[in-house]
Amino acid sequence: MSHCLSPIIDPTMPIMPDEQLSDLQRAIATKVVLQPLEQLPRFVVGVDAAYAPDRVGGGTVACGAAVVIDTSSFEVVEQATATNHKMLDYQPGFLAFREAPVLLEAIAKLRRRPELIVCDGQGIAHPAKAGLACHVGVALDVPTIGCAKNRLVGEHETVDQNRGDSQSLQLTETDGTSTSVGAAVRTRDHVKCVFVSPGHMVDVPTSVAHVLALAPQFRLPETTRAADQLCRAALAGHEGRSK
DNA sequence: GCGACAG
DNA sequence: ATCTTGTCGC
Repeated sequence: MSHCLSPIIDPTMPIMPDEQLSDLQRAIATKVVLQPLEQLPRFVVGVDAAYAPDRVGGGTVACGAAVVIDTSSFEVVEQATATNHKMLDYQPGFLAFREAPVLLEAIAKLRRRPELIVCDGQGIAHPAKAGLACHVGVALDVPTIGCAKNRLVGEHETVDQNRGDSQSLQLTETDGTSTSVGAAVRTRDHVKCVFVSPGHMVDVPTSVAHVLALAPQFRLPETTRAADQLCRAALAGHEGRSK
């Protein structure tokens, strides 16, 4: 019954040591493909998750949402949700193991096959270059972009205050060399930047361009906003009961 | 020992 | 992420 659709990790599996999880992330990073995605697809998927205490089990309930946005109108044309109860605790650098399973389940319920997925978190702007967006992209072999509200790793120069301004996120490797893993992007004048990085089958420049196109009015992409709204509503619907 | 630290 | 009211501003 509770089969997990995630080829990455089963949320019900026994606790795995951080070292082993890091190995998995390095393996995923190996599969990430960085290449331009010149055209923004007409339909873009947004995913996000919300959490709440589980009144019955005493643990935590996670609700994941996947929405399909028509970029010609920014309307939601399709949506799906999924929930699970046993997930790992949040640890910086390991978000994907907690969040990806329920997101993949929600995505699997969509009728259409995603052409591009925008995730609420990092892509390769990650200690092992395998953030949430990479996990999702590699698992489905679909282009993904990570658009996070906060920085995890990497440094950047001061970003000018107008929409469209950006600075590359530079990550210093263990060998001392520096690599661009993403960008701090201003999607609204005088408003805090978002942190954009490729998840899979996109590159930094096209990721930035697409996030800007998807966030014409607010700080966050419409995909993220719609998914956030949906998973919160769905979570509320799952409250007061369990199983 | 003291910070930093996606959601 | 989640806990939480009012409040300043367009």
